[in-house]
Amino acid sequence: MKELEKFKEILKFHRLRITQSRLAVASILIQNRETPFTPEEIFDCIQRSDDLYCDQVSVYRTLSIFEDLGLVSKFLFHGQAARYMISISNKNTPYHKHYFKCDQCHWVEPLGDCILLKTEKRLEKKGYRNLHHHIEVTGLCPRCTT
Amino acid sequence: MKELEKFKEILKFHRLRITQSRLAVASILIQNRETPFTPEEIFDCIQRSDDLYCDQVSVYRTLSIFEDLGLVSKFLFHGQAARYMISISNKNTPYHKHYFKCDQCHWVEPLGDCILLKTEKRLEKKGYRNLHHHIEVTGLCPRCTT
DNA sequence: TTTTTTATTGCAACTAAATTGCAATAATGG
DNA sequence: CCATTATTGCAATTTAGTTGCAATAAAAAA
Repeated sequence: MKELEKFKEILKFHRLRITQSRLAVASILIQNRETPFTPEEIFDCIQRSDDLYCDQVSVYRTLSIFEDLGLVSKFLFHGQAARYMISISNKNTPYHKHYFKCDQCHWVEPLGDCILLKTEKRLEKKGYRNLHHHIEVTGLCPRCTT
Repeated sequence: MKELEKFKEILKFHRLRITQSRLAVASILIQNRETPFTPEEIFDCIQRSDDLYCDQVSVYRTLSIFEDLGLVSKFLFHGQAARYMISISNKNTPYHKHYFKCDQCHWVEPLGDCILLKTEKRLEKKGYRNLHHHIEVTGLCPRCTT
């Protein structure tokens, strides 16, 4: 499993330890690269699994570290718990930054290249720095439309 | 004050009562149309004011109603409380949908026309419905860059 | 203007999401 | 294999927001 190696490599590079908890969270995220999961959902997956273990608090702490390392992206969907998704690509499924998310079936669809790149370039020219952004498009997908 | 009349008019139209609480929240939002405020900040402003009064819970309930009526927009800034901002224009300051927000000084800058319109049109053609979106750009503004 | 109706409020209690402090534990370098 | 120290697990806490319900006040009716 090439992606788990990537997680290990980056942890090592930053002199962070490769622990049960971190491997557990990483493998759940890798197994579900199409759907953004809440910390609780990740925790539930780990509990249901026989060979993974991680405390709920450590799920939060691990996700926060993975986010700092750029390994996962954090999504804020209106009034819900934050959701996390792996942000490194494998050859079959390239990494997308923005998604549409169906309110009903939770289906997630990549929105293609980032539409904000031009806007950010413009701001950087004006002296803005450390730019981050988050785009959220929600609604009903064709299958859920009555 | 023309904008407060707009609030009253729309409340009346929906057969909602014009109350102290709603007028208080509305006037704070009108006085601060350039900065998105959290419910708590709005509550603090009201408490500091001599002639306004509203319970903290009613601030939440009022903001939720105003959002349903399209009078305010809700912003989710990474890991913080939600922020609300008036979403009706007056002649001097036209209404913008998306903003840059400085992490340090909380300065807010409109980002011009919505860059997502094209994307949403494309999705609607494919059968997606009830589309909503939220864009958040954060960083350091030129004045806060060392 | 007064009375009646009922939407709205204020309070307290509650829930959900996430964070923190700290002693116990386990991963890594030597 | 041991020593060091990052990380964990647990309980307690914080923060943001919600809910139930009796009291209140806005608006309609008389």
